[in-house]
Amino acid sequence: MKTGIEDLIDQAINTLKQQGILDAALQPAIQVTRTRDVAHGDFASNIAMMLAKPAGMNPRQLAQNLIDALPQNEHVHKVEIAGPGFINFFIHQQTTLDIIRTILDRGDRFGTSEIGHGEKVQIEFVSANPTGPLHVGHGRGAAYGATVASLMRAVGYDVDCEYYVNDAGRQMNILAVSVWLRYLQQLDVDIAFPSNGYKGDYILEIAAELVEKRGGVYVYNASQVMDGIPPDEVDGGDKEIHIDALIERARQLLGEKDYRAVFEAGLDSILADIADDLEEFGVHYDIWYSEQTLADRKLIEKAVQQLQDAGHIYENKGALWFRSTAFGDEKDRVVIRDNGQATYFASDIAYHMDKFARGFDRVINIWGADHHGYVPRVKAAINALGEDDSKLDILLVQFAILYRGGERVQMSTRSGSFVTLRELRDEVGNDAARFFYVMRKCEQHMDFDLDLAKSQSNDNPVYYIQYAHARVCSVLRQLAEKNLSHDIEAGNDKLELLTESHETELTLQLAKYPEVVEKAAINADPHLLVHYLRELANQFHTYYNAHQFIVEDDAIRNARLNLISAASQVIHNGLKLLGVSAPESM
RNA sequence: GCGCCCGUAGCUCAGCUGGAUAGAGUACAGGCCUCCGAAGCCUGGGGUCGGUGGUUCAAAUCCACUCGGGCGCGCCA
Repeated sequence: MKTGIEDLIDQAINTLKQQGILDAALQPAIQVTRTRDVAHGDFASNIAMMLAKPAGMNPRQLAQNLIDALPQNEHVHKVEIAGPGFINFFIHQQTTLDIIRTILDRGDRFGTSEIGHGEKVQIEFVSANPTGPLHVGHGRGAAYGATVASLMRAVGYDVDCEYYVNDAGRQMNILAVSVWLRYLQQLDVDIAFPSNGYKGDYILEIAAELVEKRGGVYVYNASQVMDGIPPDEVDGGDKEIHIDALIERARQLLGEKDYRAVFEAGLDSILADIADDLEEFGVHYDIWYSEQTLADRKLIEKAVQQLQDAGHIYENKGALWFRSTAFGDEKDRVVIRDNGQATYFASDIAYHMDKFARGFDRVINIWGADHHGYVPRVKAAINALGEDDSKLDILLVQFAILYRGGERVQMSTRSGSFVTLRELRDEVGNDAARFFYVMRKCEQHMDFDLDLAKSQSNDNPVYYIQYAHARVCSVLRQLAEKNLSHDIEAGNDKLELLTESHETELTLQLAKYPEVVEKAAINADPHLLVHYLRELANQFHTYYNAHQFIVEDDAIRNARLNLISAASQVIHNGLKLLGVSAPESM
């Protein structure tokens, strides 16, 4: 309907151009919005005010000219000029009510569209280091990414979800050593655990598993492990130097094969845990992309070489630098260190090069906001490689700030003091967790009150929406008990009986749903859908309290049951996009 | 110091690609179950949209400056 009105205005403008009233060169962006006040009709356009200046006319006069030039349309029953020059459109009641029929016809498909034209989109999100279980901070990125993916699929994009597994690099070696040292401790080797190691309980479990499967094959005595290792922080040394030395020692003693086995015991166990966690959370990935394979496939060398060939690399102090300042970055960045190792950034350049090589029309990265300083250099690299950086969107998600008992919860992965996503899910349920995470726009800092989220109180907005759905189901169940029927076809033929103001408002809200989904998808703003559903639920509850649906009059009953069925269908569809269930009773 | 994000009702937040009297939840004060589920509904009070200046017919929305809060500025990942 909205685009239909835009077309009407466009035709009117063309008519005025032919009449010489408007300059033929004008290319106005036609804006049509739904009105907030029913007195202003259903839709309004500010086009006359936008064009008043270039046309050299006063807006109300121009609005009148436009109205005179508007083609007739069967759905529009009245057009008015209002205020400083708004053009208000009033839609026939029957046209509005027809949306109910449409919703019931389309069912689960209502709200989907093809505006994405099957464009291939890749969304990469979470991509947490596999050094421990996901915590509640990752949960927000997971819920947000999965919801954006659903929304985009709903409007016709071909979306792939990807998790970039950082399975190379120093953190993973620290993990391997952490596992090994816990393993040794469990086999009674008297050894201190490094202050910089991963201290979480999950390391103990991985070590125990290793003991069970491989027995003592990785055992060395304390002096073999510790002799000559520089002191840890607690002994007045440097924790970084200490743990790096331990990594080297582990490699020497175990040899590459056994070291790799310990390393993979840690990696595989944690990655499997993350994958299960996400799957249970309703977050599905199409691809798990290993950072290690970039090196294995020589893609990092290739990327650096390509930058070098293009003249964007120079050498300084034994390292290779990418001249990212030539592409708007603050400073140049090292890609190959003086010790010959590639930096994380070099891997990331190769990774993005490969994303583009895989033929996506659009690439979306969802990062924690603490990585925002990283954006310019990645965009710089993409430009330097001759790709179009407008195909890459980097969306930054602020971490949720947790509160427990009114106090902020401090979290650190390394020290093991964090709330895991799994704990959160167990306590508040997947529905509430998914819903809470996308309730706020992503760049907004979010206060996540654990006590509130855990409490099964009616403060929880997800219940409110689910309750509306369950209430409709309950009404439909009541029918049988009262020996009354619901005839959808008969109801569709009597929609004009829905004349109560509550019915009109609820119907209008239902008609907005496809527009909300579209806007939420295009802007990657799931919270728009959340707010919409809350409003819809509110209008349903209001209607419910004001009128009876199960009435003796067959025509009114069927029409009303069609309306509330349509409402529950839209709630069901909307919740599904959010990854939240729509229970039939609760 | 430089860069990015955020300052809207007591609290948590919408509204921000400029549009008609600034919204919701919560909290607070009242009212509504012989009636389809009260996890609900209705009514009410509550605001210098952080501040100042600018652009515009029109600014919470755009621009500049400024004050507050968060984050980032490694040959870490």
